[in-house]
Amino acid sequence: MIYIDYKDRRPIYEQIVERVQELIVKGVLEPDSQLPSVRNLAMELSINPNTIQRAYSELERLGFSYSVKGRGNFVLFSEELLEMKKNEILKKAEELGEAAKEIGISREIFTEHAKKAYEEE
Amino acid sequence: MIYIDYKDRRPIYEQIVERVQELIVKGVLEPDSQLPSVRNLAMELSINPNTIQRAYSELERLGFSYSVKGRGNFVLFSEELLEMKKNEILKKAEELGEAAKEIGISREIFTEHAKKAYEEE
Amino acid sequence: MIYIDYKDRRPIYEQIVERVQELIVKGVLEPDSQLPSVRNLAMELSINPNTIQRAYSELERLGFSYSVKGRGNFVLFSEELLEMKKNEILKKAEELGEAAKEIGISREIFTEHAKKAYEEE
Amino acid sequence: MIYIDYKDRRPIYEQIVERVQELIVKGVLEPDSQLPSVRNLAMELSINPNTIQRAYSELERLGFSYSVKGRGNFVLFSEELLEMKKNEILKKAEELGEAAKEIGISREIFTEHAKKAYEEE
DNA sequence: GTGGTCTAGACCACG
DNA sequence: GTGGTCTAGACCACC
Repeated sequence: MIYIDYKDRRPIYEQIVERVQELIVKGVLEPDSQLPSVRNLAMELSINPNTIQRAYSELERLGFSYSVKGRGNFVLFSEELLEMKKNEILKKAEELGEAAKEIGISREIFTEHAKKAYEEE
Repeated sequence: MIYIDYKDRRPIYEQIVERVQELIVKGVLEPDSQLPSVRNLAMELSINPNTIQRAYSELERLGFSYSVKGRGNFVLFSEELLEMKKNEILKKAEELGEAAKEIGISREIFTEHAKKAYEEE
Repeated sequence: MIYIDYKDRRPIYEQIVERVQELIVKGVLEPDSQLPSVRNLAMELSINPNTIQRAYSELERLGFSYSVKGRGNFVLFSEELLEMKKNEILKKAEELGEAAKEIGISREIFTEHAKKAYEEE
Repeated sequence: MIYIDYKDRRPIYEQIVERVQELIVKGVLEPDSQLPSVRNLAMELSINPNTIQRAYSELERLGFSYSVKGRGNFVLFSEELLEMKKNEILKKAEELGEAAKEIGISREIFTEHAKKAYEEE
């Protein structure tokens, strides 16, 4: 469920943070369920445990998980976080719309592409 | 017209590249018009001339400008480049739409925000 | 009366130690009264008995309890301990006052907040 | 100006974070002034550069500094941050006052100690 | 020169 | 077994 794209220019730990966030907000990872242990995930992805550690710390800082020494890392989800994530996306949509307008893309073309995902069955 | 945000995490040269591209595709900088000289811009922004040089090289590589030895750098604009930029934005719009759908944002809410820029007069 | 906060970053045994100390100095747990048995408390809090054991050992080491083999752990209270706890708090108050002064908080504002608990009825 | 206390149980990076915050809120380190470079400070304190790196990242995250690749880390201070720090201290003062009251320290004794720093000339 | 990321390997505290 | 911290050393991008 968690993977790394080495062609991606972003640091590995950041990719993991984003991926786990995704799994949480989509409900794939349920609240209070346990995340893979630092060492296991490191082995599975063949990367250094420190890198996973860093990703998990970041997730905890952002409010997506909490860690208990000697037990593991656990999913911590709240409606507020979901709301926050939604707002992030909507804000990006507005900015993108503005950029589209400024570069000369017609309203019709833009909304058509934006809605695409919703049209597919 | 060109500025640097030191709190932006992206490298300075990249910020400049993006900013100039923006000015070109929006038509603020006209084809064949001259870009600020490396030295002048460096002084104006109080940064190292090497950094400007790098940004200009990048712009040339991307096809947004050309340099004439001993004279300076000039805007090079083509329909293809504009088309490319437009497609970039439309692709982002599609991806954003998909993310919105997956996180549970309704089609109405999403398109409303996406269209926002077009509604304002 | 004893609870665990898993989001608290301190180890569980330390939380228990502190909590029991609090109950003792406040007089809720009376001298020579019996503490919950290791097994019972472990079950009640659904944690490992070893963790309770460690907390009780720590309390004994600090002079807040004594254990009788085959009978259990009992509250051991003395004036000196209370005095020690009081001095701890007063020392913290002095340090806090110094920090407040250095950061630029006025004497009035600081004492007003410090006295707050005493003003309420 | 920055030192480590190896007897302190807290991690080194955390001690550094706190120490630098202190220097900033007290005005010793001025806004936009440069912090010691990661490598220099590491050498000076004879610890690993990674540890300094982590402390600086934390400071940036907390809003006390910003880093510019290839240039260094710089102090970033705002009134809000100072206000936040003051409120932290006042909140601690209130909690301490409550604890003092509950353990049976008289109001007079407590305020006397709390005010101590302000009385000295 | 600067910061940022990553690996490898160690040690500690906790349960 | 778990997470947390630290060291040593490397490599990269940026200025």
